[in-house]
Amino acid sequence: MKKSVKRERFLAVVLGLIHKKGFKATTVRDMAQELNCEVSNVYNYIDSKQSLLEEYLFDVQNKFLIAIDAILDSRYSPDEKLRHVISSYIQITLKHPYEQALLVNEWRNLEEPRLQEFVERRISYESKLQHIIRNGIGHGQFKVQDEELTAQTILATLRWLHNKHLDSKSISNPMEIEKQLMDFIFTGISRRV
Amino acid sequence: MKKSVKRERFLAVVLGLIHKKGFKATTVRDMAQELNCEVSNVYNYIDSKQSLLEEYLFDVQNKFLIAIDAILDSRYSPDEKLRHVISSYIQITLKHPYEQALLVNEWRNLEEPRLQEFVERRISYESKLQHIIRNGIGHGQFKVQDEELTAQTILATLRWLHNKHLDSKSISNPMEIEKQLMDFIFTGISRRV
DNA sequence: TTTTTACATGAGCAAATGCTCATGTAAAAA
DNA sequence: TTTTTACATGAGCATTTGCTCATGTAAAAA
Repeated sequence: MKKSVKRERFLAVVLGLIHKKGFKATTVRDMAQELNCEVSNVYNYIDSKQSLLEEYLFDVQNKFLIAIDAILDSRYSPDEKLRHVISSYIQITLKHPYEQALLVNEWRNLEEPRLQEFVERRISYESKLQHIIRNGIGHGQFKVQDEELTAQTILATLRWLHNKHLDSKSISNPMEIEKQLMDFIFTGISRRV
Repeated sequence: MKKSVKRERFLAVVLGLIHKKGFKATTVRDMAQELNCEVSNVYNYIDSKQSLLEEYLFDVQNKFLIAIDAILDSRYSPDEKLRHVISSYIQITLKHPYEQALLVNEWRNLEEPRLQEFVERRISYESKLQHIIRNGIGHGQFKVQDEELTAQTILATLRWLHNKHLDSKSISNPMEIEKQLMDFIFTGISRRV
């Protein structure tokens, strides 16, 4: 749909509502109330509640896919590739925290056939990450054994980040967050003895 | 509410439904259909849809709180305490994957005042974990700086586990999973040089 | 045997929910 | 200036949803 200042404000308000209450629990009447307008006016901004979800979900997902594809195409070592993937993940999350929250929390509310499409694309992303890890193991850079478990664990480590930016008011330094998460993933929490 | 064989089956079916579609999206009619019975019969098993959610959520949350309290009371070192917390987390998750999925995905659907109560108890759990980490830093066992970020990251690392048990059919060895996650959290993925 | 308990049905209500339509106005584009 | 576009209203319709009630039956407890 088209863009404008008012539409931007509308979308910001709605994203906030959905993040707080959940997609299903956020009714069109809730949106109208938050915007101080009538229900019917909401439909000047969206085609349907479902399409709103779809647009956002595939939009953010695309950002992640584009990022990992570019990195996969590069000639960095697996270790460096992984660092770039993590970095891009954090950048996208901190730049679009509400959209990322939507991605993590609300994808189940997609309807077929878009749901299947979404899951396939997510699996595609995960496979690419696993590929990097497998190469890293081959190069002797990573000491892990199970690349699937490792990929899932790394993603889980990153997936909560949007909350940091949203729930707490502590707007921390993105560079500092990136460094700490990178340290955690690569060397853990134990002091070396 | 009372227990029985039939009720056990009922709850299992409903938990599966909610895990697949989400709490809000799972209607009482969905439950009835899955059970091949009439809608009204569902209310022989539950008082209301809300109370079902509440009971499960506080029930699982309690398991986690009881576990961390026992560990906090012990005289293990911070490093060992943290290992026990992680271990207990994994045990509970693998023993009750559906309930854990509910805890992670559906707590937003609680209504006040139970929602606030739930969040307070979760914060209590997180604070206890932070306390262990702070002590570990003091003892020179952990090299991290920010105990809040570290606590959140560790929890995130564990929070996805229920999917491993539910979505994929690969029923892996719990001991092996625990070892790999423990390694990840304490020493990361990089091979030491 | 009687009585209580657990499980089951079907009709149906009140509220909530997503969405449409006909209509109107203020601002921007032509 | 005219016309199109973006934003707004209010009435209201068709479904969906959570839940109740009156009633019934099979099994377990008394």
